[in-house]
Amino acid sequence: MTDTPTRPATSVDVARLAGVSQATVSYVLNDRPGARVGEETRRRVREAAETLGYVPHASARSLRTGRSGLVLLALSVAPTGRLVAGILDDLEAAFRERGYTLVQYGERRLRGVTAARAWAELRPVAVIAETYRLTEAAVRLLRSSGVRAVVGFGEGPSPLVATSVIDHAEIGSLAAGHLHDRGRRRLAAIVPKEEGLRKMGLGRLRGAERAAEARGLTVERVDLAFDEDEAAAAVAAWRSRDPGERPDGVFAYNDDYAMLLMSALLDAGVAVPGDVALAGCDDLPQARFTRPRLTSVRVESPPPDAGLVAAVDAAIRQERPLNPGEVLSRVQCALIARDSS
Amino acid sequence: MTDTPTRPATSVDVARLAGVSQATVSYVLNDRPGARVGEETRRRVREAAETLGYVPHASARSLRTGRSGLVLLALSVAPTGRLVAGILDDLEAAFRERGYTLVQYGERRLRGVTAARAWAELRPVAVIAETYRLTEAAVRLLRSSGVRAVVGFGEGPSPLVATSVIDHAEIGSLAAGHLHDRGRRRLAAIVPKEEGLRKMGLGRLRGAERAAEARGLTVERVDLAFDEDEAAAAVAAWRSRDPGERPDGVFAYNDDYAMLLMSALLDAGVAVPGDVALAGCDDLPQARFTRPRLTSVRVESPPPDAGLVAAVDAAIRQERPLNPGEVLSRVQCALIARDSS
DNA sequence: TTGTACGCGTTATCAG
DNA sequence: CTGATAACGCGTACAA
Repeated sequence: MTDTPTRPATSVDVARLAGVSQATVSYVLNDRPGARVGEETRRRVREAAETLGYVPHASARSLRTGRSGLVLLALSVAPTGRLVAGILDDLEAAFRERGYTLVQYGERRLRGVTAARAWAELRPVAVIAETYRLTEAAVRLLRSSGVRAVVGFGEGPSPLVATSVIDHAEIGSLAAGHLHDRGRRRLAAIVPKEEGLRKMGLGRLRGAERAAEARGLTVERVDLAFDEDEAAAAVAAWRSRDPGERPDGVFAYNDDYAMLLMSALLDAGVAVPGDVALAGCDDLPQARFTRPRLTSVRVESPPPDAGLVAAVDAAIRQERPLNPGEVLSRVQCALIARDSS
Repeated sequence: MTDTPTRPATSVDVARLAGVSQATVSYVLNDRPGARVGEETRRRVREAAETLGYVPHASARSLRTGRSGLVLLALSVAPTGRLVAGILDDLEAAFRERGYTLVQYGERRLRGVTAARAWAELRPVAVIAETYRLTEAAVRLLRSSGVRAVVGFGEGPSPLVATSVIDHAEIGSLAAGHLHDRGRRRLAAIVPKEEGLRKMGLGRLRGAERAAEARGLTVERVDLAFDEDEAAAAVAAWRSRDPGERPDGVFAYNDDYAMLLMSALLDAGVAVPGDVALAGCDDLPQARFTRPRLTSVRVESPPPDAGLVAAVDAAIRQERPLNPGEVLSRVQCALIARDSS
């Protein structure tokens, strides 16, 4: 009864116990169609693997085959929130079905090439990362380290990589169009001051502007931090204007900002939607708990995000390369009208 | 000018370009203290690595050294929400500082041993997973595949593994104590009907009961799904009782449920906090946007979660084993009193 | 039908 | 101070 700290079992151990060669173990466990192995032998191998608790060594396999089977998802979950969290499960299942292993790699603190280097060390077959992180140098590094598919996520099309796009402009456009439909004529759109959100805010603003322009209106840009005092100040600033100059329809970037703004408006005695109609984005569960209930643009990915996964898979097996600039999948938007507008 | 699809550069390539042996490259790039290499040679090696875009191959290294440096975090982000998202960054930075690579592995759909097998294939040095997933079989499999540190996360201490604990009882206790301090005597606690939340809900209920008992009170258990109609029904049920039998202080499990309940109460004309005081948990940003503002128990991990990381590190380098049952770190709770109580 | 031998990229040992 | 060489665990062509 040796009490060695039981080194993990290798395929050689399995072979020894089953009384066959290591190659046979490999044939049986991956059941290669080419190799014909006796039924009895297979059973013995399987049994031996079972009793030893054998688990193949992913590193060794990837070193031998030259493919890690790793799909690296490098998204910062926190800010993106709900949307990404929901997508994750589906994405994981879809990749797993095709034999890949989806792994998430935060590293929000590493920038640019440094992050890319960290990713590249794992030799993933694919990297899916927020588009803004995929600088030219980063993409070059990934490509040269053997990554077969580099996909941007979140922002608009990029000239560097294929992307899965959230069309922020459409979100803004949907919201602005809705506010106009509800009879609002003096529109405003919040742009968050927070770095990392601002870019998306500008995209949404641009969409709102386009929709407004098509209807002969303009959109007032309001930069706002996620802070109660700032919100109160913004509301006070509006109230100090002539009534005819105050916005009467506000797209608040997202539901969080919309709720912030709604509380500031109600505190100041501004009626919602009477004086100001409000629309957010994300369709948070909490959006239904405000009074009035919050109108919101719901953003959701196409079911198992099949387009993306299939395209990545094809690129990995080098059937069809991913073209820079290509849009692999587009997140869907829909306006959920409630009482705040 | 060959146009080969540039195979990733290996350390041999670097050696060739620098005109040294491959071993020297290894010495220089990892600067091993033992080996003395000339300054000029080091420079040449570094330069060669740079121009080739050399990135070490993690699989090869881990195969050779027997250590992957991978710390696997197997948490389902979505349900745990905000708390975990915040912790993640700190955890990642802390592990990185010590030379590990934190990687997140969702796989929420795989159960028990199947999930453990998938994790084990990557030969991580440590696995941090929700405690309920770490069954005896799973832990055995992980241990036998060489994982040096297995840590449970989220629920109370486990007899199988060391854990990082969120003390749900304390959360309930804090909330109930606070409600009592505010003069409430007929307490109730929400227990979510959702599978996966219920267990935590029961833990929080138990804590509330303990605190109540110490003050000569009891706590009414209210099972509730996250649904507006159910909330309205619960409120209606309360209102149909004698006034002296209605709860006047409710701990609503978390802020989401508290907001749900608050909207149902206000819809029914029940004053908050006049008739019913309300407390949630998580201190969501949105908790400050309700009127009245929501009292909440804030839950946060000790700064960079130093205890956990240090203990895991020590276990990995086999300095101090992790004892089953041991509590490595305990999430901190604090009550944030606002207007709803 | 099964076993042998080799190589993937790294690191560590040991001889020069 | 530097350069061969072996070994890590696995997959597969080829020999038996």
